[in-house]
Amino acid sequence: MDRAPDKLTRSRDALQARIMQAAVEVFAESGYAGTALASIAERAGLSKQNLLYYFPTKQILYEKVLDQVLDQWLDRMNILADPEQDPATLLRNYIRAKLRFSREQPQASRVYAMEVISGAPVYAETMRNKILPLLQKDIAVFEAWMAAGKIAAVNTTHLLFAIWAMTQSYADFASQMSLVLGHSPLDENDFTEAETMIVEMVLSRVC
Amino acid sequence: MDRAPDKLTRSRDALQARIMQAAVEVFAESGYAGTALASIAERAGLSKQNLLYYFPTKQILYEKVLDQVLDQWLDRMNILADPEQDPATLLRNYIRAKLRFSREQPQASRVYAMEVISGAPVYAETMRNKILPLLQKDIAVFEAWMAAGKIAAVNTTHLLFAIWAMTQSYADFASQMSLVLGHSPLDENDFTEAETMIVEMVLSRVC
DNA sequence: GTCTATATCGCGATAGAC
DNA sequence: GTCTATCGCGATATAGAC
Repeated sequence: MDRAPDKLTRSRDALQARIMQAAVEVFAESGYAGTALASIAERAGLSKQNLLYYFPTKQILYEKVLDQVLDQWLDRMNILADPEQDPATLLRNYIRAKLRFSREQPQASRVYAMEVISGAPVYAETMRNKILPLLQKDIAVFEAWMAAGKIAAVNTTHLLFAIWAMTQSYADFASQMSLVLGHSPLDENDFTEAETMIVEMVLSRVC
Repeated sequence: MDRAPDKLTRSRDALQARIMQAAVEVFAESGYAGTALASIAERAGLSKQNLLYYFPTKQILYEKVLDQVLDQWLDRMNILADPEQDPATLLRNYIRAKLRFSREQPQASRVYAMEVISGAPVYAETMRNKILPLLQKDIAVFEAWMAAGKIAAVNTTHLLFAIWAMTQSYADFASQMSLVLGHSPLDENDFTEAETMIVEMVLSRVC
């Protein structure tokens, strides 16, 4: 029975993953304080007390959710570093990747957005240590392009702010966009239109 | 003593205004569920029970806050309608007004953003009735410009989405921006840079 | 690891004196 | 209109049997 431990480990991991997934969904809808552990437990299919066996406090669960959100994001957004590609291609890929994240993981984006809007009471330290260097790296890439004359002169920091804002809003403000567009949820065509618009705006300014 | 009623009315109104102001601040920080009436009461300088005398339930207070936020926004954003001005000037004014709102009323913007991110559980009806027509009117202005050949061909809906996203983010994501910029709060210069960047991007695309 | 039971607390809201 | 007192509920978290 040497498979038994593996199976146990796997099912334990699977249960934790199910809890995390449920937690992302509920936190995205109701925020940290507005979320009841019972809602998460119900969605994950176990009791509230049992949930507290795997995650001893609500805040620890919340921090782990934020960590997972950040990891998923980092996995996808290491785009600008490829020195082989020209800026226009890299910018297009960057915008596309961020829009894909907004489409495929809207709850992740919303949990993070709520934390930031609240002033990052829980996550400020991690933002400073893990997110800030990443953003500065992206800005540095823009600066290098500018110095090499590959793109027009721009305020690189605010250019990056603009790109985040436009792409992220397709997750965070999806409910308002659905209202305007007349259908819910946003579909593939909406994201294609979004990508076209954003890429055109950015490239028409910097190239 | 015919001034007495006026004075009373005025101080009652003043107290209600103080409560509303405190409520905007706390709701912006903690969201609806995360806000304790006691926090609002303390910030407004009265007891929780007395607050409930002026606003009988938490939800009613929250809805009045959202209404006030919306009214403040509507007051400032009726910009695009002037048929005398050319599109470039109107777009610049529109972006400037929305950025000014993000700068002067960041809490208002954040309360609204949190409500939208949560899927607008409380405010969906009002959004449909009061905000949607306004947005459609702005989009219609873009469409008219396009039809008249005054601006380049664009997806007007997503253009408006982009402008909201970029301008609104200077309120909602201010804590993240402060981290990158290395100072808090955002200052006049940051907003000047933002305006320049956003206006250039939009105009380089459509004009 | 999962269950029943429960401790403990903070919150929204109400009652009633003044 | 403001105060003291308190109800009732739902929440996080813990204890202990199995």
